[in-house]
Amino acid sequence: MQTKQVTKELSRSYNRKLYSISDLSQEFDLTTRAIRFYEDAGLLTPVRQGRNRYYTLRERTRLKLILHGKRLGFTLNEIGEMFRLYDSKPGELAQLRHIMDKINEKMSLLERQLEDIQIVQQELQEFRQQCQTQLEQMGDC
Amino acid sequence: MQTKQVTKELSRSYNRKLYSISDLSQEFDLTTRAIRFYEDAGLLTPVRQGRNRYYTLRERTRLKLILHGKRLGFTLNEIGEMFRLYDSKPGELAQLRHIMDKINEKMSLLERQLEDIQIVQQELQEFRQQCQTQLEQMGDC
DNA sequence: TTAGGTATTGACGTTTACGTTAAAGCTATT
DNA sequence: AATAGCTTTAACGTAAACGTCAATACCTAA
Repeated sequence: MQTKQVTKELSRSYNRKLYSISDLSQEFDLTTRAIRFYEDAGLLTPVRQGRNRYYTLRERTRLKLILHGKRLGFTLNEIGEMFRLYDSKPGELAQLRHIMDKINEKMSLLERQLEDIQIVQQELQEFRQQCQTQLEQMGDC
Repeated sequence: MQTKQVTKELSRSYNRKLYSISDLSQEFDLTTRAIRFYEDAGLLTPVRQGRNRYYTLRERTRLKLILHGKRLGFTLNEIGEMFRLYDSKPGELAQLRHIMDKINEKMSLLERQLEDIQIVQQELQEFRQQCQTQLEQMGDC
């Protein structure tokens, strides 16, 4: 009861919503182990209530982005790099330029992935077409 | 010299062009170890001239597809699955249906990756925009 | 014929991204 | 008070995709 009170307080001070680790694991179909691992990798920074972790909306959003990145084949390190870009205060002009460079770099990577997708899609479509005509011919028998 | 002769013969019987393992490793910026590893995984089947491997145009094409697949985050097993689809003789109707199902499955995967790319691209573009305005403001100082 | 360059076959090492117990602490309920 | 259910830390295990020797073979140019 004591704990629940404090958690409520916490929740109030963090923009109303807090998620437990199992909330997130269920919502995104991950193990809690994976989520803690992302924390070890520096990708998530949950609030602590005693020993327990609580995740804000911001952390939830980050988790979503992690999953998007993973499906694109980015490593956790690369995803972390993007986050660090996002978090970095562009205080100095030089740093700002550097950040822009990095972003453009990531963007070209994505462009290349788009090309890759189109190539593989085309391969598959051609083959599917072959299968289709095969099917139709067999229908004649 | 003897060997070179035989290799020439080989080359003639395989559609004119044969590549050595280092040819391919240089062209695609891979180690020879990697290429051999793809063979162990069943993704490449080079011709043997004695102990040496020689790659036909078909193998080269497969290597290209492997790299496209890898950049999309597919595992070598998944890539192998696609190849096996491609190679399978759709002799029976049931099998043909199964192949079509698999293809459609891969296609939906690619669609989801397209969505992921768009989402991450949008994130990056927003952030780049922020950087841009920052830069312009600093230009005023 | 001998040194140099390239290829091959093991075999063990490494990194990434978790999985899998294990031991222990809250907390609610019976 | 004891059980069940969720959480934590810690530590070892594992599969994928190669890297990195080491030993050996082959061929070529000097």
